[in-house]
Amino acid sequence: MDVRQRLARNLRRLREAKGWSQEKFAFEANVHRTYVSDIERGARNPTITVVEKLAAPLGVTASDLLAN
Amino acid sequence: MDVRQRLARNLRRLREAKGWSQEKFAFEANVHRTYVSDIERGARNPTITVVEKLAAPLGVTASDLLAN
DNA sequence: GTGTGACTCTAAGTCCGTC
DNA sequence: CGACGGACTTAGAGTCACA
Repeated sequence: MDVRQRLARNLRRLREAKGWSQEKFAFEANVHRTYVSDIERGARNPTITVVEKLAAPLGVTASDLLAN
Repeated sequence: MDVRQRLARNLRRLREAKGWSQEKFAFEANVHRTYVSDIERGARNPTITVVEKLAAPLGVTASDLLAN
């Protein structure tokens, strides 16, 4: 499986585990609302610094988000 | 420590463990020689697909390269 | 063999909406 | 609440000559 798909699935799983909407999560991660939507659909190819921004509010590492 | 620095150090460590020059490694990973140089100095902010390209010839995952 | 500045071109990333 | 489109600005992708 592709990295983008792995990130997409991990992100959605962890976000939902927190009970957060995409909007709420986007706010917590300091990224745009639509960007979260795009990433969870595997439609984007984010930079590693963005992955780190996404990882922070979830309490995991950038490495964790790409894992599996 | 910053993700870019973690990638930089992991990449350099793993590449040298293979006994490869940046040039040799760049060829194996299908990226430009100078791009490898930039990443190992933490001077670039690559996308996750690039990280995956770098991981392949080292026999590790994209997640591994960002780890630690 | 590696570092660095500069360059072009494409995509990252933001923001406006609507369905 | 989330998918998706269009438009926009900035930064990454990819390359080169030269140190």
